Amino acid sequence: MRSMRWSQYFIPTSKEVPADAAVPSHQLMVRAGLIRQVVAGAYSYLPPGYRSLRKIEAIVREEMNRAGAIELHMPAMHPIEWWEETGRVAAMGEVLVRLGGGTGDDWRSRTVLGPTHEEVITEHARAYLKSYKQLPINFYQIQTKFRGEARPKSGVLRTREFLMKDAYSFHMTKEGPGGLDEGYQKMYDAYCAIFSRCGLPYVIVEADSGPIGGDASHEFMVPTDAGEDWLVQAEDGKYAANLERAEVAPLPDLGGGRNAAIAEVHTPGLRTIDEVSTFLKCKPSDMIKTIIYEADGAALVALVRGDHEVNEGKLRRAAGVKSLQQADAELIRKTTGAEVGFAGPAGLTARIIADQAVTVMHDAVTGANKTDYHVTGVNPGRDFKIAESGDVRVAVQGDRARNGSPLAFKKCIEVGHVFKLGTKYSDSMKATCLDAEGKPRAFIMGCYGIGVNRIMAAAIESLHDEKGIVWPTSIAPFEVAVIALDLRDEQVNALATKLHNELEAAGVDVILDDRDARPGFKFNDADLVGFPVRIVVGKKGLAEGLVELQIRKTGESRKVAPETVVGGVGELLRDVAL
RNA sequence: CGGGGCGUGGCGCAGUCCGGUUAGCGCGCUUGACUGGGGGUCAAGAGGUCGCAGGUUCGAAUCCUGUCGCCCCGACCA
Repeated sequence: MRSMRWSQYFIPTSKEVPADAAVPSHQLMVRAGLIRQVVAGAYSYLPPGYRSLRKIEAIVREEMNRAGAIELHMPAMHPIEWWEETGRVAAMGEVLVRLGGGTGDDWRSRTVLGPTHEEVITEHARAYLKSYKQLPINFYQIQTKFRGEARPKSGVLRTREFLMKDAYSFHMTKEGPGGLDEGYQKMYDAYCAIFSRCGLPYVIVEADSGPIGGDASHEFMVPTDAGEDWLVQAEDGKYAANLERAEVAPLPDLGGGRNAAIAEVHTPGLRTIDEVSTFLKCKPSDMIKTIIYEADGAALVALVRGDHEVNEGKLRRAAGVKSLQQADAELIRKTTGAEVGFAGPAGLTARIIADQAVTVMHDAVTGANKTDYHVTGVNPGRDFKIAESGDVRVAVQGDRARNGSPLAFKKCIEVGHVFKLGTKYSDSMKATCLDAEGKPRAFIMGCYGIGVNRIMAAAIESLHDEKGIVWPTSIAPFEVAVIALDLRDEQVNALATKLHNELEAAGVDVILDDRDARPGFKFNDADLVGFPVRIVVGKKGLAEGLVELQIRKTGESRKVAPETVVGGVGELLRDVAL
């Protein structure tokens, strides 16, 4: 075993904060010498960064294997034909990276770089899985993905090229032994084990499974300001969801209002909630926002309070429609009889779904369905009928969960996603196998993703301090740094080397800082790179026959006899582990 | 894709408005001396097609036109 000496290794630390890095994980990963950007959205992992990445991979692999998943490896290059089969060439648009550049009919033009691997794995299932006796089965890989993200950002948190652990399970049934539900639960449990072992403070939320998705989906989120998603959590800890999904308790009817008579007001050119509420000197929450959608080809009217936003996912589910998009100007004119900006619920013949919060409003202001006019004194039930109502808005600060517990909002980053796909891909790719009756049936599938690079960045985001990275031991580039303070001192040098060698022999992942630099420089570097345990061998300590042992996370430090170091470190690593 | 900002040695920046010697400064790097428990000191060095391409001019990092790249906000995101 070759000893690991800093002077002969490569950890290009830097005192300077990179100008292009806005979030802590990005700044620290660059400063600690873990990564270097190559182009927007693609990074090299330098030696210490790659060590960490490999450790994360190893944990993922172990837990996936333990859960019964089988590892394989698929290429990044896919034939576009398979993507055409599932209709995702159009669905993914620019996100799908194509080689292109040829005549349009050559191999380059027919090759894409995989952003995910449902198509490839489903083709393989179609080719090989012919009997229900081969099921259930779960294939996974850790592989590079390519996505033409419009805007890569936040260092390694959002990139165009990244490492993903993706798993795909195949089942004959949804329920029962060997069914999708069971396979899904196994992955769910494996994910908990993976993120726990990686030391991440994660939260599991219900996610919106999207317009064509299956019926269940959970996301594994790590709270951090650098995140792009919103996590909504009940204070009692009993409910957590993605903002896209978060359900809210009905608002109470506070009464109030004078049951004023409905009155038309001239509001020339005033279309937005802001414009109208300012002009009429009312609050946005006194207004009813009337939004016209085109749902499965017909007009659908959604009503929300002026200070609320429609949640299109909730609306789609409430309406029971497949497609939902904001109506164009022509459909709006046809539906309301007015220009865009003056819609109101009264007198409309189209289907109307009101948010619950609208049902408890009094003397509201809304559009008159007449260009340049609004109406005041509108009372739901009296002035327009509410045939359908429900929770169709985006949760906001101040809302409560259905059980009444107040909701808190936190930014977070998604590190994992488990998804019940159903037969979406097996249907479109005609992937079937024979059931016990000898009848061909489409595979019922699940898919399960983990962003490997994101685990590293999310850990740094959520655990760093002002001095640098604070690694969870399990994914630190090195577990222990032995720092020799004065190399010209033979005793110091000899003892530091001895401790390093003994630790290494004991199976500890250790690096010896043997650089000829001043103590402060080496301490600061150690804090920046974030080794969980630091052992300092110096003349002063040695005079008392002691070395210093310090824990990065707590800063706690103790002086110990050199003979006790190996045993002591072993214990510490177990303690610090999570 | 809309809005904003920035491209000058490995890193962080000044110089650009108002064109004019060999393009500066700090960090880092090399060599030497000193120093040695929280990012040392001194001395001597190496390192730059000023993103790229055209143009204006006696003369361009600086002015004009175009173009590419990177970052931030927004839109988008299986």
